[in-house]
Amino acid sequence: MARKPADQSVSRQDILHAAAHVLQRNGYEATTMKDIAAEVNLTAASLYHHFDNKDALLLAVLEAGIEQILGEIEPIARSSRSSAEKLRRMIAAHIVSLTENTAVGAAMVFEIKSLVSDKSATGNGSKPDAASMIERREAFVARRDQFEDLFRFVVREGIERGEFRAVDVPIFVKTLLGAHNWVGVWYRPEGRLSGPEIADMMADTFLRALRRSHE
Amino acid sequence: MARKPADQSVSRQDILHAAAHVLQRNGYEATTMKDIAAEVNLTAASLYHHFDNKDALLLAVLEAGIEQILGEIEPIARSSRSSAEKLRRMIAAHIVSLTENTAVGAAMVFEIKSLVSDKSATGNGSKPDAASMIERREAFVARRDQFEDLFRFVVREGIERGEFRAVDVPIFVKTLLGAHNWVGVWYRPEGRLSGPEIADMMADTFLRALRRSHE
DNA sequence: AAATTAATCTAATCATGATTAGATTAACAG
DNA sequence: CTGTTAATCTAATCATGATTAGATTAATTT
Repeated sequence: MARKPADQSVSRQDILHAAAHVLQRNGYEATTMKDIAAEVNLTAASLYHHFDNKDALLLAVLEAGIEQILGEIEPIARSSRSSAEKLRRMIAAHIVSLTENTAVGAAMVFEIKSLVSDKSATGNGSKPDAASMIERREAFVARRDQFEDLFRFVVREGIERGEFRAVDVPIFVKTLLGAHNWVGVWYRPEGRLSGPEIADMMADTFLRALRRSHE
Repeated sequence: MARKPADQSVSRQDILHAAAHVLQRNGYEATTMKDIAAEVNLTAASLYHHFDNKDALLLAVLEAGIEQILGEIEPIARSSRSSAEKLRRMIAAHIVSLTENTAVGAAMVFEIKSLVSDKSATGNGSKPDAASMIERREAFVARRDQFEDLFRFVVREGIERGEFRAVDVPIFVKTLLGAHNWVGVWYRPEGRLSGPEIADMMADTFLRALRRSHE
């Protein structure tokens, strides 16, 4: 314990935020330690004082992102409202998060591929934390799955309750989340519509798609 | 002109297909010339006999992808069917392309960012074809926009004709395309559903979302 | 004020991946 | 056959970006 964040001295959080921005802007592979460092006025080398390596840093961003959204979505999914109301709120929460928590959201989605794939493939007995890093990745993927499950749960529940028409739940949810994720790609704060407005429209679209035929 | 594709000798097309696969699997930045070369049993150096450089090669993949899909979608959009029928067919064509033409489709979507962004930014007076490469990128982006426009056109037309309820067209189309693009990420040939089946379901979802209130 | 630790920096070092240079081999033209 | 060009290869070369090593500076503690 030393030094007080008087004015200088970058915090772990500052770095995570910076990294999230760069990540959303450039994507996983194209994000360099230097880019991140620049956003907080540090040199790339200095980042290693805060994080073990690039993967650990970027994974931390994704973890923060997932946790943040799960924290918003889960309570809604478990609440006692109608399935329709829950779904509408979950959609709104996700989209608004995606547009506000810029970093977090966008990063979360598109970079999973880079993370999950190869690396430390077959014979890797080198680095000490290699194992923990693998565990963290798996944990992240698991959380990501949980997130998707919450939507599946609510849609399925709505069908069982007779609130929604019968749809192929997995596909419907993929459709829904694909649309959401894409928002992170095209959304611009200066754009014509605000996050909540976009969220409303998208919720309308999907809730109408779930309406029982008659009406 | 020399040598006949007796059995050996890789064609430009072979390379494009290979590149498309790798591209879809790893993403733009993570795709290496070596990866691509390996898929066609060549060395990375050999690829330069067929393409000027990595960007030119990958851009060629994206170009082929856009042209292929535009070629399918455009005739449908211009046909004289009902807007609903046109939209249904366009959705199906896009999704099936995305699942079959693997490479093409998936690549097309997620890698635009990597292509459009930075590079050859400010002062670049070096390479001879630097200019043409920039033009090609812009042309690609323009084609990508045309693609989106076709969907906007049909949705707008359907609203004007009274076939669809009034929706915010740009947002609705982003929603639609986001859902489509995402298919390229999760679809697996060995999966539970075929491309056409998925396409049907997604078309249902979006066409229902466009239904006029009463019915 | 001295010792200790945090937070940074600059200057290497390393690894990877793109691109180039210089053969080599084989099908083709004449 | 003999010269020419296509298609490849192997062995550099270069550039970039991650990571490490060795100071340096500034709070913190005692």
